[in-house]
Amino acid sequence: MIRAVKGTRDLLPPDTSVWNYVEQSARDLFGRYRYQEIRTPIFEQTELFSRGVGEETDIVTKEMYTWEDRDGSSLTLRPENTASVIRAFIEHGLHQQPGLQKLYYMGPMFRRERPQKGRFRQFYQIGAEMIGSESPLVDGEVIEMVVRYLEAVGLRDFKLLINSVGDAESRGRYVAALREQLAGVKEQLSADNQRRAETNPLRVLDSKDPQDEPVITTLPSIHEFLNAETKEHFAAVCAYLDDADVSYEVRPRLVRGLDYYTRTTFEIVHGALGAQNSVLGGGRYDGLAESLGSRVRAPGIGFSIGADRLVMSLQETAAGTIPVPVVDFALISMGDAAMRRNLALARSLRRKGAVVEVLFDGKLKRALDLANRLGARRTVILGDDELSRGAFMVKDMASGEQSELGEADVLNLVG
RNA sequence: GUGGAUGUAGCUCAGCUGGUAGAGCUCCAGAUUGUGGUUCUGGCUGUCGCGGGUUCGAGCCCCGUCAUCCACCCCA
Repeated sequence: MIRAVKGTRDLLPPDTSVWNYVEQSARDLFGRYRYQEIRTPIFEQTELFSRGVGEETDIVTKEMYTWEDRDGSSLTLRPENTASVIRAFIEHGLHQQPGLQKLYYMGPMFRRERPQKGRFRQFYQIGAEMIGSESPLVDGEVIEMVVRYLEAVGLRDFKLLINSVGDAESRGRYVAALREQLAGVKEQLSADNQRRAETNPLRVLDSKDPQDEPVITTLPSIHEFLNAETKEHFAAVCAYLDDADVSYEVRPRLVRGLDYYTRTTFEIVHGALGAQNSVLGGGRYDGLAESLGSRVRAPGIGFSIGADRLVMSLQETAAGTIPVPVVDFALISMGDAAMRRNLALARSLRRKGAVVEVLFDGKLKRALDLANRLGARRTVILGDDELSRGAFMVKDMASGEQSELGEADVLNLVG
């Protein structure tokens, strides 16, 4: 048997209706902030990600789907979408458009990791980027928007974590200090963290290994290294959120795995997700455009929501708010003449906006059974008796009551 | 890449200390001819993940392998 490859999956009804709901809600809400959709290719030149995401990141070093194309160029399935959006921004000179560029996207991303709860090799992100301003108010609005979005789709009990990872200068000093201090206590660290202490000291900060806890608590906070400007920027973001009544927790140890983040970073976690409890992550990336070769500065901030994880959380915590598909009319015909008449009725009903299921096969009893299981609100039963009177037998499936109506009266039931 | 758990009908699972497979749901047909949601009757579906081994005999034991899930790593 041919099966979906490891880490990929089929999204089937009724789950797909939740996906549609989540995606449509994003379009609606982001639109109110004047975001517009951008669609970039699913694959790009490998260099885009190695330069954008970071040569040394796990994503680039071991998780990308990369292959050599027939002409010898190296191509990669996108592991994330921010780099592509910035690439498109540069390529099409979007900085010349009036105002800030506010772009949202949704679609599949690919990372070759070991699958587990909430983690897939093909997964879906809904994200947004606001490019062209360094104002902390922009950070605040982006974060507020995504919080409002989660509220709008009915997610509850999520927690917003924010931090500032500093600009290049202050972060450089911080990393150097961490590296130095960790070198002194290396023996006390777990094996994983001994390695990270050298390769990526920031990662030591959010280690889950209890063995490392004593050392971690002695480490300085990034906030001690932030320069005045960065500190002020972060304070302004927090002030925005306070004004907006968005609750958050400052987590000085929150670091992110993509190299391009500067200053504000944030994450939203939810308890229903198991170990992979992050529903979305995001942050500011003031230097990304330049590192991709842009001659114009294009500071920006964005986030991406793990749609798989959002859907999962909604299904575990807010099942009642997820709309279920309805069938307004199920049409049952006895005989060919009745079927033709019903098909015409179906056309009229659908023109008026009703959801109509024509039952093509089976006896009356079986058809009613099926209509019932499909959740039909009403069934129309049509046989020779009704035909001869030019009427339809309309049955209310909840009450069981039925009455014979002319076509106009049937159509009037819509809405 | 590392570790743990699990793999029995379409789905959820049972199967005692080894004696060649079961339940519920689903699906199909029926309970006098045009009436569902309850009930009843009957029926279909399995190389017990795959390959080896031990044994008179293995779904149950051993080895290998694959897959899935969970966790680590990392992230969405």
